[in-house]
Amino acid sequence: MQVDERRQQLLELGVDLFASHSFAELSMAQIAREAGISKPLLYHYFPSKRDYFLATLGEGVQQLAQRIEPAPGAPPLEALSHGVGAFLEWVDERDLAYRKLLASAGEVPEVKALIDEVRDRTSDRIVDGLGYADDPPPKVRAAARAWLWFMDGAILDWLEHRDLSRDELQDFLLGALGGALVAAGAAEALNTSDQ
Amino acid sequence: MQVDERRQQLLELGVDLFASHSFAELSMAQIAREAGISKPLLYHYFPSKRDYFLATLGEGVQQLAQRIEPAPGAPPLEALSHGVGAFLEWVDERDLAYRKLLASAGEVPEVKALIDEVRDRTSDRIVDGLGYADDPPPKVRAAARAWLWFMDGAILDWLEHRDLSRDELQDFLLGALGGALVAAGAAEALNTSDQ
DNA sequence: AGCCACTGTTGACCGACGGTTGATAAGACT
DNA sequence: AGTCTTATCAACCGTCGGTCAACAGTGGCT
Repeated sequence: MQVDERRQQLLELGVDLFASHSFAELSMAQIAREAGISKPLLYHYFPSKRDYFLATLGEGVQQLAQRIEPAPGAPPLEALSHGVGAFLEWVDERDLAYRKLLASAGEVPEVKALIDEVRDRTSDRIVDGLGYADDPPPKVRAAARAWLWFMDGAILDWLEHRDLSRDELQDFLLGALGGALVAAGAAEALNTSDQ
Repeated sequence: MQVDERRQQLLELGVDLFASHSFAELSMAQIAREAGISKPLLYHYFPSKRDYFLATLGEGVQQLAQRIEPAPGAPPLEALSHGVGAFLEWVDERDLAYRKLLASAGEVPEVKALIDEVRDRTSDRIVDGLGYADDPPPKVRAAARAWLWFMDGAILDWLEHRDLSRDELQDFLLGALGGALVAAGAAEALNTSDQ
């Protein structure tokens, strides 16, 4: 079998397997058996188990990072709203993959790094959008940062119950951010930066 | 050496080791070497690595559960405020241990179960305190649930920067909960249940 | 004294894991 | 025909969590 073909087959198999089993639950020997090949051949295509796992995530995650990127020059609130919307859309489509992603953050350092990076970039963007170029007040920084956790919590709750529409959830999330910023004493910045 | 003595020594060693190394980073052989005993003897005192790990957590975690328990009959807002305060105090004392605990949730199912249980109980208590006996509106349930995530995020940010006093953080957290509940449309319940 | 039962202790082992090595067979190019 | 590349694998390595069979010391019983 040709390289690209084989690699593609292994990736698709991995997407399936990791969608229903956690990282630790699957051994490379099992995966190879499932693919009908030997373990060294699997290692011939992917240098390590983590690399293989990340490759199976890779496509979807890259797509996510791209989708939540705001249009350049968009006003802050609009950019944020767009990002949240795109994020919810992505999660809505992938559900199980999203939960697996969050769960695997503890066992695969690269996943944790990836999530941390997205959180960092997004919270920086929020703080910047409020007009604090650098050195935001500690509470504002904490509010932006913690709200991203809030979002993950709310999304997990949503996936579990599915009793809100996506639009309702989006409005609720943005409202909660507003509430957190008010609690952080950034109400003025909110008003002046909204358009 | 006597049983209780040896067991106690191993527990104390475990508390130290797991405070600075994650669950996966430590092998039972290493731990035994550190304790100056053989691996089978370690297994003589603890039936498995997870049991050993949980035993080292046990003390601290039990203490936490006890501390955040509100006084029976206390008004909801006061009970919550007390719980948050006690929680922050506990985290403040343990810092690194708290972070290791959150990180180990991904690798040790029991830890995840433990955290989930605390979150469930606390969010239920919040919802009850607002006067929704059962069947709260989805947004209110989501707000309570997600706010607990918010709290973990804010605490991690706090531990990283340490540029807020514990009281400021506590007020900020409670304020953010209020903001989230407003965003959830529970403003009325807030006013009527506050005393 | 001799014996037994118990208990704290361990060297040596097991199966499974992630990962590597050395060799084989089949094309493709010269 | 001969050489080089490449897809492929049996057999191996070190380490892991966990187990087994046996040893040595101690206290009570006869």
